Amino acid sequence: MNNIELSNLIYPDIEKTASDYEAMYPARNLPEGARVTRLGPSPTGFIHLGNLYGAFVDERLAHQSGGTFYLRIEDTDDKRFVENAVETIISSLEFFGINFDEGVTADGDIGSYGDYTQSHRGEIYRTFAKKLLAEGWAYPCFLTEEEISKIREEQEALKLAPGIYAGWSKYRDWDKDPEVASEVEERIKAGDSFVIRLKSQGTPNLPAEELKRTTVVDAVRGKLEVPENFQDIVIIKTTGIPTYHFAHAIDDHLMRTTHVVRGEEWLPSLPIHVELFKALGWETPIYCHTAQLMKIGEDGNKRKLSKRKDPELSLDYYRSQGYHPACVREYLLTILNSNFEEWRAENPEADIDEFEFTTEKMSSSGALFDLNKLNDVSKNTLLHIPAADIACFLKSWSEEFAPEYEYVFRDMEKLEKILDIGRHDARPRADLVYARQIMEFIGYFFDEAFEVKDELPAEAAADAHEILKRYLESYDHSDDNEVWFGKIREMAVDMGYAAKPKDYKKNPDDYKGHVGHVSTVIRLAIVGRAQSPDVWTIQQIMGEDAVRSRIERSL
RNA sequence: GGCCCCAUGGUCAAGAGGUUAAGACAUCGCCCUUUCACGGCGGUAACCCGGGUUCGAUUCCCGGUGGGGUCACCA
Repeated sequence: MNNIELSNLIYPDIEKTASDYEAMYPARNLPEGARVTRLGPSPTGFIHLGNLYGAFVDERLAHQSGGTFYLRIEDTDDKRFVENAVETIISSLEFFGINFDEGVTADGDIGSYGDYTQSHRGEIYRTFAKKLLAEGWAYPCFLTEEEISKIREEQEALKLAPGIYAGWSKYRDWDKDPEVASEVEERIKAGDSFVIRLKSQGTPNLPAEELKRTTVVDAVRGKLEVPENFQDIVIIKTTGIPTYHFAHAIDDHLMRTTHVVRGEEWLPSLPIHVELFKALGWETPIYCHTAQLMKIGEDGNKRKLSKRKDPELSLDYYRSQGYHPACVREYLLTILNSNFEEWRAENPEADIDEFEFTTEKMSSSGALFDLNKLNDVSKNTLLHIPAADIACFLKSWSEEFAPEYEYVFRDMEKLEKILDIGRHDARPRADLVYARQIMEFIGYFFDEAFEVKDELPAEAAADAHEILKRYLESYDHSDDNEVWFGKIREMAVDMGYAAKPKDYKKNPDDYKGHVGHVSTVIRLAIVGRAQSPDVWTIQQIMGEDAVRSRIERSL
């Protein structure tokens, strides 16, 4: 039995050939320099900030160059499948402005390079496995779990690299031994289960300095001296399904991906991929190994984001907190490209997509997620979003995540005015960060949420009743801001308070306090807290009746 | 443990063979101000260590240390 006979024995009904598929999926007809990228999630449905971070790179690279960004579902591990995961992935990403041109969608595949779900591509993988088999680049392996762990033990005892590779498996060289050859033939015919392994050409266990290396230029990290692989890795599992490595090589080649963006945790398997592409006779795509987003672990050290341990970094967390997608995008870009902040400072009004994203400006060391920074970025980003849009955003957020705030949205016009307070001044206020915080911040406008939270200032506590009484008597809703505050000042002076804080500071013994203390009493009655935007503006939005009833209930 | 990646203030980071080593966030103080926010001014705070190359290294090279990742029929 020779290699070709073996390949026919294993895959008797594979009739297409590699070149049939090459013809089916020709080079893409795209403008010069256009990039083709992809996102290949496994269908667990769970996406965290780190995934979005990577997806953003793919999206920018493709769309900035007039290329294509597609979604491929990598479901070669059936244990990972979660119901509705694909829909969740698509909608989560869409929410944050990541849109695909091609691939799996909620309504089926789009594009002519599919199928885009790996579990539907069995025949393609088998075709190429058959090709490798026929060329002697692969072999069937019948090693059991027990045999493999026994091999590992021996290797460990000899301080050799663990794994299946030259010298450790009789199946690798089945054709050199007639006995093994007939065993293989019989067992295949008998329907025994087996995997297909790559027959690596690498030399095992060379000392570091003798290792053969190939240079791979990574778009993020620059030159990488990749050592030669020598492991006979599994390419087709017992189930007939390919491993990630094999599916990656075939799919990214056949789907004509130009740039493979993935986390740096893939760097150690790069040697495998290099050899696989060589075995298949293809050029590797350009790799972009991004640094992982990190977080501080319980031990105080940085560690990579984990699905299980870090639910607060799940995208849903940010959605439920009510971070605006534009803010998250803005934040991600500040950590993704070191020159983005500078660009933003120079182009405060420009659309984020006008920024020219480059892989070279990506950091190769892992960034720590920084909530402070996200909040700061959010504040400034919201400043550029019209109040009406923010109001709509908040409403749909509330409907999905916080229906208890329903009362906030009964009067959208009023809400817009509330959100717009101080935002159009020469020095605009930056009070709004994320939905939950905003609900808290504007709560005093609504009787449902109003409560007095802060203490009266000590300087004016004794006069509080008197202050409010006189305020109510003199209150004229049509006063402008200046007249209104003039009255307060007048009242303050009349009651023994300094007209200006400075006067009080200079001669504290001459006064009970200053006008600020008096106005704090009023502020407390109206908004329930010592800190808020301009009270006059708040009153104008609340309306006269509400103002009077707030004062009255504090009397 | 083997292999791989990474290393500038608390965080994100710019940077060049010779710089007073940017900037942003956070933090502290002052100013503005009826409070807050905004804004302004200022402060604290960093090139992991050791060799080598060099007139000179934080920058280049080597070694160490530290951190991360990876060693599956998971991706």
